[in-house]
Amino acid sequence: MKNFGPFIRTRREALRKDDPSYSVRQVAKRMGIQPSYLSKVERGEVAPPSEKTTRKLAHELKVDSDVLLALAGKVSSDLQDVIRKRPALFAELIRELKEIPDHAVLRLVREVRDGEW
Amino acid sequence: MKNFGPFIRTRREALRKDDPSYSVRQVAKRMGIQPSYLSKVERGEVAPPSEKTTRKLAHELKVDSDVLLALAGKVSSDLQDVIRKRPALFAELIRELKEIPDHAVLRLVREVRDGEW
DNA sequence: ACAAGCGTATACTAGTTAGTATACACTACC
DNA sequence: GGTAGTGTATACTAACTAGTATACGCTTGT
Repeated sequence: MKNFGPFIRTRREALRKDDPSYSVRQVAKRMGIQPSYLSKVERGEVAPPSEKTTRKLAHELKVDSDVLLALAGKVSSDLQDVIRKRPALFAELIRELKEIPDHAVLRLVREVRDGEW
Repeated sequence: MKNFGPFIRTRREALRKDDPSYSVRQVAKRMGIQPSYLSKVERGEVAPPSEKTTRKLAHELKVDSDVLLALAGKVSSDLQDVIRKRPALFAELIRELKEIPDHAVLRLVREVRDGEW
């Protein structure tokens, strides 16, 4: 995605208002990557990082990793694993749900969770 | 996946019993790839092909492309698109369904399809 | 004046992906 | 005994991924 960089920059700067340890350098250090790389990522000068690095970033910035991965144009590999185990079944379900509004999908989620299966 | 190669080899040979045009060379030609490459793929000497090529192969061998992509260790990009548009929602749903038996998931599919939403 | 910290410009790269191109050896046909 | 078709061995590669390493210029507190 193209919004990935701006999103994390904004988020990091928001956190920084209350905590000066959210500088590019210090976040990068905690993540174990180069500050120059994080800088480039934030400015969209390079593509979003790998799933692993994106996950670290999500943790650092306290955002949902599925959401951040989505912004990075990826889908969490553990979700992919679930789908790959029953491809026809999940492909059908997901395509069926493509246009279904959020609240209806959520109803399904609850139905499954509370369900008597 | 490691079964990808053997699977397509077996499938191609099955088709070939009724139709001699399912040789490595001819299938590769119809797909627009090198026969030597298809041969290597079938023997698992190289990793499964790209999504695009896997899709052509699925079409050629008349198998479900979602299933073949799964064997190739991939998830169709159009499904990924659906998930990426509502990552939190779909992540939750899919994790919830991880252990749910097929028939129960299928019931959901039908519920959605016939549903009064 | 200078060290500490900041963001970033620049240069480089090991490893992977997804193949191509060509040539070789074998079998079957007529 | 050539030729048509088969599968495969071998050699190569352009583009991409996911970064590292270093150095530069700016600001701020002491």
